[in-house]
Amino acid sequence: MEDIKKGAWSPEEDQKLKSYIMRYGIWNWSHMPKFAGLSRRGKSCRLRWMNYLRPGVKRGPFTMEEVKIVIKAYQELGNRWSAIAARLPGRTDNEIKNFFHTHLKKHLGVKNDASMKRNKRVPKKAKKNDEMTNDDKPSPDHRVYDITCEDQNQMMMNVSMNCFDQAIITNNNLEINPVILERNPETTSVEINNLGCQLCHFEYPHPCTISDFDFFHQFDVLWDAQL
DNA sequence: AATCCCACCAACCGCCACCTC
DNA sequence: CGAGGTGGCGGTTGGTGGGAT
Repeated sequence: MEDIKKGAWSPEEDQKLKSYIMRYGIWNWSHMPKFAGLSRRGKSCRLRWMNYLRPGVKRGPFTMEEVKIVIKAYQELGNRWSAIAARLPGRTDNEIKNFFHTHLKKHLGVKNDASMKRNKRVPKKAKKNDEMTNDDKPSPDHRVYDITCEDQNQMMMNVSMNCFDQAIITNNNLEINPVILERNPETTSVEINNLGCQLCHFEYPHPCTISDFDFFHQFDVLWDAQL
């Protein structure tokens, strides 16, 4: 039985892998570790290279711009992390996935649902519309809420929802874009009413709680709400 | 100071599409 | 066409560090 090492990579292992790939390139992940002098599985080497050692990999906190791109891409693509990563040069699918699960998931109404089916990879041959299964279609299990921006200048919104009476969001120095709450662009609309108020209609996949909206806290959000 | 709790994230696992023979 | 191998992907786990008690 081969002694395969697991767990965190040492600087020596990193150096071995990096030097080997720089010199010989990537030819076969499953055979490469032996030639590179590593007691690792090929998959482990690939992951380490793709996520950390590969030139151009970007580290550090996500910028607000990157966050917006992730949210928008998630709304369009779902949990296709590699496709989302393609929109963020330097960021890896694993990093985006981790960031999403730790920072964004609850704000976008994504539940930890054991019944949630694994999101199958999209074959290179695109699906036709009439080939869509029920799994591809929007879930009927959602709630509909309306957000009304009462005063665009003061960036104050009156959020009326069936899970609490009223919430007031204030923002003094940054733009608030209610579209950021969009769950599904096809079911979301933004319009200006006859009083000049901005109306954002969106669909959320489950009954909301205050915590679903604390994403706004980074905009100095004040809540005045009754749960 | 010690312990507990929780968020974060690197890395592993298993599934599946694609490729080659 | 089917079987087997490989690589890519998403879900999940487990170690770690920092804050709370």
